Amino acid sequence: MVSIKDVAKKAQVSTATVSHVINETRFVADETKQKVYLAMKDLNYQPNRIARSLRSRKSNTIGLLVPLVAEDTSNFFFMSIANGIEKVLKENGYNLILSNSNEDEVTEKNQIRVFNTQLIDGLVIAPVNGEDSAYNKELTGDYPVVYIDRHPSGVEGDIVLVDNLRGSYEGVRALLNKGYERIGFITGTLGITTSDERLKGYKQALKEKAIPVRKEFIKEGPATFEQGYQLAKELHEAEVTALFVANNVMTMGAVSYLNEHQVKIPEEIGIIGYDDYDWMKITSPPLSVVRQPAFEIGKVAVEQLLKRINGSKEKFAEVMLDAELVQRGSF
Amino acid sequence: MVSIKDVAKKAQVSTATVSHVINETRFVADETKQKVYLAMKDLNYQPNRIARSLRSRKSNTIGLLVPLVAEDTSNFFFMSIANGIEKVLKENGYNLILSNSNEDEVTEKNQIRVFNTQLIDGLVIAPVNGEDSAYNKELTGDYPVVYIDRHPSGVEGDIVLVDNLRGSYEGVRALLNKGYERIGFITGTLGITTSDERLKGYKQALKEKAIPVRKEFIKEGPATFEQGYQLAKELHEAEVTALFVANNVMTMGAVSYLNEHQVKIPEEIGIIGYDDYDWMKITSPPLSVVRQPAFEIGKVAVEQLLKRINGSKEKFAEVMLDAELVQRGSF
DNA sequence: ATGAAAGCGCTAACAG
DNA sequence: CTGTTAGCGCTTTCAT
Repeated sequence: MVSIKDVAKKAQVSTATVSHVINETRFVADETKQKVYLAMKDLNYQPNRIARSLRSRKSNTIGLLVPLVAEDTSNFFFMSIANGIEKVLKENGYNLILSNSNEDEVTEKNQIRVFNTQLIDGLVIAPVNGEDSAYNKELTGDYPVVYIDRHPSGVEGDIVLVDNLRGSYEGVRALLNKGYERIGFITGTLGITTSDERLKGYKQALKEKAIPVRKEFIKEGPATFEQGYQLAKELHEAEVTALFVANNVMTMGAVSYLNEHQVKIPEEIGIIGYDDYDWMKITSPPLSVVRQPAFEIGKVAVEQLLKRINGSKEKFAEVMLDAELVQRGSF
Repeated sequence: MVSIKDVAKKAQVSTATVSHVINETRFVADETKQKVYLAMKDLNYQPNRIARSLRSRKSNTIGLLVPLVAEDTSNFFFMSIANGIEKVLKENGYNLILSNSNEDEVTEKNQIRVFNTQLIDGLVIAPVNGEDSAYNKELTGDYPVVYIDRHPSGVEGDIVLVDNLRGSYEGVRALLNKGYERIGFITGTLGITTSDERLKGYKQALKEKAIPVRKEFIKEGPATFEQGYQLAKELHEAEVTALFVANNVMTMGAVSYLNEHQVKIPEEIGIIGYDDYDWMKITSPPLSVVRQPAFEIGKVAVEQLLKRINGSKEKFAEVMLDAELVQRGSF
């Protein structure tokens, strides 16, 4: 391994000068610079980022902790976020350490501990769906943190969210405007902020039109394909005329049920799903959905994080991004 | 920041002893150990991995370089791979640095250079689809490398692939066995190994049944939704009775065309796509596909990589994983 | 305009 | 069974 010393020797300058040439951190005469560049090239010198990090206490690396579940379509959402993050990071010369909490609180805690020993300059975390995940305890404050997608109760910090309430509100309102009144609502387990807010949006839209919220039209269960299927069945049997499904996995389950039982969309039942993927275009009819700006979440989150890393002391920001209703032909 | 020195002082031992307690790297008397543990706890000591890496020349971190394209469904494939990698890595106390080449040779080269300064213990790379990406030049050999998914020509190294030839061969054969004979083939740009091999499989299956390969039934283009749509149109007009689509993005485009023009599947045209996602279940009829074991690729690749990191000197291995035909109702 | 040298926190060779 | 100490490769203060 060729080190800064070798370069210094070859260029007949001090290591300090080499370092300053590399980092452009103080004036170096042009002639000297050229000697250094030449030496670096000749020796094929690569600065050692580890040594740099140790000395400067800066790693130019940020961590991302997301809750992926094996083989789950919702991963796509977080991966788009990761994509947005990676892009901004690259533009700024940062690296990304990706880590997975498996939607499990214990794993999440462990991963945070790993990050604590890791010298990351900052962390973006999509918190696990849990009650009292004690972020304040584990996150030791050595690095700034930006939360995304979910708002764990009692946590203070920068946070980037999607306006879930508004998303489902707009969706349900669109159904209402088309004349649907018996609207079923399928959601993943309640008690987590995203689900709760989407339910609120549903209720609010109904209330505005003075349509009573009927408990039997609201179906909750674990966010799985099978549950989506099952709950769509129940709601269909309860003779709803439209369906709003508050997450992508259950959307697929619901559509699967409707297809299998040849319930005509939108003639017999209208439907709006959640999250927009290419394949929504190829169901028949193409599915209308509430689209979340995943890539944008990542982008905004990491921009905020970089601000903090660069010393911003502004008070915590909560950014709320808009969800968007994508109209296709399913209602 | 509390360092090993502080712990040593508090526990009244040397830093060497503390280090050895932490790493269990030489015998330490029980009593001494307890003192050290206590001190660590009291001070809330976290070993500094950067310092450790600098000294031991080992980072316990591996890099992953994948070619993601913004908003592209094929990302899902690589993300499943990343998932598999992350899982094995976590079990072994390793971290993952994720990096994206954007399917672009220049970016890829840059990212490799970043990795070269980074002290990673190993690299998993899904090479960009390119002609002469000079891996041998950039990859300086400081760390082991495992290639996945694609086999860049002229590259020697450990590599984990899916049997593309066999995948499409089995698919096309299944179509032939059902009696289809005018089978169209839609592929992304040829000249990259995955596409070429899948085409070979198609031809081989036809040959075996003594059905002439008709050039006008083979359609090639950039792997986009729109191209899939367009090429499906052309083949439909050429009156093929079945369609084999050799990647997931074009599969969606093709299905989209068929849906829009109300071409009945499988009555008017049979179809097999590539890659298996949940949403294949909710097209009507559910789509039959060739399934690639993405998670498995990641797992196998990183297992091989860890072997190398631990000093294996066996000759380069080429692992070929099986693709699997998933029968649903589309032919 | 440049150099000398200390030291980041840790590991490991050597010594006892 | 444990301690001393050199140094990994770099940045940065102090000096000139």
